[in-house]
Amino acid sequence: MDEIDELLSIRAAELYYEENKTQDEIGQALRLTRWKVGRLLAQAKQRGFIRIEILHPRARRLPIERRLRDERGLTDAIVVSTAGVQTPEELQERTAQAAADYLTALRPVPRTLGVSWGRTLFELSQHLRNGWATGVNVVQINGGVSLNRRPGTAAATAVGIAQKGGGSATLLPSPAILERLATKEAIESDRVVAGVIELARSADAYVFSAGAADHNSVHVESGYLSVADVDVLVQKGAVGDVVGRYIDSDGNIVDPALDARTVGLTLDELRAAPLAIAVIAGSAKHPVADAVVRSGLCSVLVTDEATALHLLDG
Amino acid sequence: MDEIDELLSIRAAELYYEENKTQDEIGQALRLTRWKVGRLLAQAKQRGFIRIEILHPRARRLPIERRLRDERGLTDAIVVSTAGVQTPEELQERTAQAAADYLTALRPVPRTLGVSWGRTLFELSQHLRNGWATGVNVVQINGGVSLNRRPGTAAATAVGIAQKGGGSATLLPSPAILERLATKEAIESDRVVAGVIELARSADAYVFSAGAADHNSVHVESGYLSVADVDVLVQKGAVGDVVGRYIDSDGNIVDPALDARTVGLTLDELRAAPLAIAVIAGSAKHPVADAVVRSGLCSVLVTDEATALHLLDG
DNA sequence: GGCGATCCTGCTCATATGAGCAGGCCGAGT
DNA sequence: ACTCGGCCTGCTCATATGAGCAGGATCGCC
Repeated sequence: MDEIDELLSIRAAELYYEENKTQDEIGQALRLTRWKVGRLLAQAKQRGFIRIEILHPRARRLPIERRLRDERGLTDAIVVSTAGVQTPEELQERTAQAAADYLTALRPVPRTLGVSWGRTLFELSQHLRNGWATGVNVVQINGGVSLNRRPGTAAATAVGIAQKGGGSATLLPSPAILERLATKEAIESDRVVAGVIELARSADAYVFSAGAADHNSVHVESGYLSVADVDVLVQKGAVGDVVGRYIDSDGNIVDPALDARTVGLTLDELRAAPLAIAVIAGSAKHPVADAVVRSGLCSVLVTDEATALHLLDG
Repeated sequence: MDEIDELLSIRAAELYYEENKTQDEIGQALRLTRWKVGRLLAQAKQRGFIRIEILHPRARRLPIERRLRDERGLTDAIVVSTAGVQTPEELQERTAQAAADYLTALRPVPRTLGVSWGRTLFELSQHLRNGWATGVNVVQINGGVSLNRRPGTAAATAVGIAQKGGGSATLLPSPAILERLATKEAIESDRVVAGVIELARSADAYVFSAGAADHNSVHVESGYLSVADVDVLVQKGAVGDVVGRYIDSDGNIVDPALDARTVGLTLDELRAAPLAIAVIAGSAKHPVADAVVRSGLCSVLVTDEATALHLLDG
């Protein structure tokens, strides 16, 4: 295409998309046949001169979703648009909303749903509608009785999801990470705890998020880890955590000793699950999102456009 | 439109614009009739959920041009898109290019073209193609033999426009602003200068820019005014200058004494011209652009999208 | 609870658009 | 200069889309 055609295609695009003229009218205005106009418009599109964006908090990016499925082997992918997003909070909200929508539309409806906890999952629970399901039983898949003051973590998340889904929640009455291995083993051998974990293993589907390995981590906020602990994990290659277990960029456990003191489903159990839905948003989580997807921790990913593009191209 | 329809319209838009499905296919996917899909898409457009942008340095914004013509009484308006613009220089370049295009396409071709000088006009001269016209005579409409070192001001602009248009340039051999009124009157009574000004008055069309009233002004750079002079002008209400004459936001001369020492066409002569093309770009020039348009200094305006929107809504 | 007004739905029909094809033009290679 | 191949043009035809309309649901109002 020479420059004259390029310019003509821009003029044609202006008249077509901004002035709502027909290709025939444009042809008359530019002294071209309508077929030529059609071809110019097709070329303008094909060369990327025309950008069409859907501006809406609920807008998704289907082509990117398809690429994630095809190129990353995911069963399903939900990618929310970042168009018009101003703050990271808005991004997380959109993603949580999309995850809530996904759960609501999920068929067959899971009878038992395993959930982790954290800011993203709490947001998800908030965005579910009452009656999103009828009779879903929710079970926590990792420990985390709330050491912190903030409302909404751990218990509130699972209970919220269950109540709105017309079912009940089974909480895992254990800290996320214990200080001594013996204590962890003792807790896990407790009949109630063992029963909850057994139930968690039998869930039809799992929903979880991932945390970045930084000082804002919920584990730091909740007091399970110190800032120094996180620094050490990062030093060892940690990019973030999934259900409380810190992984490196290949999805391997970074600190086996720490991992042994962490209560809940193991990552391999998650990998073996038929339906594991990861909900991950925000640029801080790009590395951990990458690790989650690469190492097959999830079969379904709900994320934002920027994160998705990072997984595909970055 | 209730929320359910809003969501459906977004889903439909995703399938239509991103997946290139037909409305019929979308209807099957969403269990709607194709007419409903068409209506949802129309509503999505109408409510502004769909944004179509033309990404190209030469792209124009025709709807804004129309509003400028209709709401501001301009004979014509050229508005370049700011989509994808990174720097103010890029904005000026796009605008100058558009002005060059406008001149090239102008019919009837002006036999005598009056031009001012400045950074924008120089850029315009650079963007004209050789042979943009055949035999256009260019005449300077305001003084400005170059006191400064930078190439491209004053003479080079007029000569460039003339040469590329297959004609010759008539320069106005005078400073822009003289220190004493008597000197200015003496210069204007010089036969050559008087002849040039007479020729300028008879031009078929004028092309000029406007300068912001700030320390980056070409008049400061060229040494005609000091930084302090500009401060005083601003104090008196100056928003910028047109052909060296400083005006307030109503388009009135700010300092009659200074104006009397300024050589070249008067603003009223410009206002009376059948074709006065103003080329103004950049956020720094929003106030002066407003003054130019409000006070009828130009019949045609070439500008950028942000400036145009400022004129219309700001 | 009955009644009318309003909005919405699904249609018919006219129009706009894209696919595909035959002919002609232009440039490259002999 | 001639021929061949590829590209571009302008067409026919099938399809997708939008306008306009009649019937029916829904809502508010009495």
